[in-house]
Amino acid sequence: MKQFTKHTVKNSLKRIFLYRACLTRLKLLGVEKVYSYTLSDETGVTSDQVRKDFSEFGITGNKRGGYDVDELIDKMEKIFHRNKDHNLVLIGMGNLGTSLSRLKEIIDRFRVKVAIIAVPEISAQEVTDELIQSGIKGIINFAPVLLKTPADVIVNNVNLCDELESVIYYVHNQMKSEGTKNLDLLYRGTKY
Amino acid sequence: MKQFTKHTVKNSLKRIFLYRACLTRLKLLGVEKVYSYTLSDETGVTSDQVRKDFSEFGITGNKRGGYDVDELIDKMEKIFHRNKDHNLVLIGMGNLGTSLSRLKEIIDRFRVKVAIIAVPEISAQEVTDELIQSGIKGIINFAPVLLKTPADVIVNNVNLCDELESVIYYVHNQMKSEGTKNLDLLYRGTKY
DNA sequence: TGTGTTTTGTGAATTGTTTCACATTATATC
DNA sequence: GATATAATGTGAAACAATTCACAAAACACA
Repeated sequence: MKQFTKHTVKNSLKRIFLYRACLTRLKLLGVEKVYSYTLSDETGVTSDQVRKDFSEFGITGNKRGGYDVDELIDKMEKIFHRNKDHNLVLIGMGNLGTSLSRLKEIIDRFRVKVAIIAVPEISAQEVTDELIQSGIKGIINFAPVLLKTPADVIVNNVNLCDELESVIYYVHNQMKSEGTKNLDLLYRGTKY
Repeated sequence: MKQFTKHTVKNSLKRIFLYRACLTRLKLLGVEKVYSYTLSDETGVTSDQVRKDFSEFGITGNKRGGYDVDELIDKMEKIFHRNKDHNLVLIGMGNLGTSLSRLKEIIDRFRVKVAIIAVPEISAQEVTDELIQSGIKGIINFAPVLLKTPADVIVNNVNLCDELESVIYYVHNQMKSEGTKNLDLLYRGTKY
C-alpha cells in the first residue's frame, strides 16, 4: 500500500538539541572552548557523529582550535529560532468545554502557530480539527491517539505510558537473557 | 573516537506500542478482525511495514483471513510483559530530601526494577547513583541532563522543552521554504 | 472439488544513517 | 619561518531500516 509522505525528524536534529543542553551546562561551569570529543564524552555520541552533524547544519569550528562555546550555542539557537518569540496555545481539560469557541480569535490575534493538546483521548481529534481550521501548523499531542492532520501540519506525539512500558520491556528482557541473543531488541528511548 | 555500546530501540518495537494502542481502541468499537492495511490506515505506517514488524516479533495471522484483534492484543501484551506486575518508584521534588535514605529499603522490599526521576536537574545524578546502588535497572528521566549510568541500566529521557522546540523548528522552516529544499530536515517527533 | 481472489510472510532491492579514514588546516614550539 | 601535532571536515564504506515484489496459503463461490 502506497503511503503519503510523512515528515520524520533527522536524528541529527535531535542530537543538536542534546548538544545545546550540554553546552549551556558547560558554559555555566565556565567552559569556553570545546572539541568534538568533549561533546562526545558528555553526550555519548561519537565525535565523528558530532562533527558530521555540525557539518550538516553548516556549523564550523577551527581546525586544531575546536569550537567556541558561545558561538556554538548562538548558532544552535538560530537553528531552533530561539531568538524569535513564538506564541502557543495550551488546550487542557480545564478550558476545553467553555473556551473552545474563542480559540480562533486568540490564535488569530496572537498569530499562534503551535499548540499543545492535553485533553482526553475522546476529544483530541475534535480539538485538532478546530486548531487546524484556525491555522495551527504544529501540535504537541499528549493524548494517546494518532491525530489525523493534513500533510503540512506537524504532530509530535508524547505518550508517557509508552515510555514507561518500553523501559519495563527492556528491564525484563535484560534480566531474562542477560546480554545474549535478544540484545538487539533492547530499548533506550530517545536515541541519540 | 571509539564508542561504548549503546542500547537503542528498534523502531519496530516503538511501532508495536502504536499498534497496540490502536487495537485497544478498535476493540472498544467492536472490531474483531483486522488486516495489515487496517492498521496502516489507522497508524500511518505502511501495511508492508506492519507485516514486517509482526514477522520480527513472531506474530502471525491468517493468510486471506487477517488477524484476530484479541489474539493480537494478547500477543503484544506478552511482548510488553503486561501480564506481569511491575512495581516502580517515582522520585519527585516532594520526597527528595526526606525519604532518599529509605529508598533502598523500599526498592528491596518491593523488588522494584524501574524508577521515574522527576527531580531538578541539579539532583538528578545524585538520585540516579542512589537508585543504581539499590539495584534499579531502568530509569525514566524527566530531568534535562544526560545521566551517567552503567551499561546494563537503561535510561529513557523525556524532555518536554525539546519536544516543543522541535515543533517550533518545523513550523518555522515550513513557513519559510514551503515544501522545497529544506523538507528533509523536518521533524515529526516520534517516528513511526 | 476446482478456480479466482485476497491477504500474509519474507527474500531482494532500495534508501537512509553511521562509521571510517584521511586530506586539510590551525596552532604551538623550536 | 619551518616542523610537528592535534583537531576539523567530508567523501567512501559499512551498516541498518524500509519498501518492493511475489510466492504461498486461505477463503469464497460455483
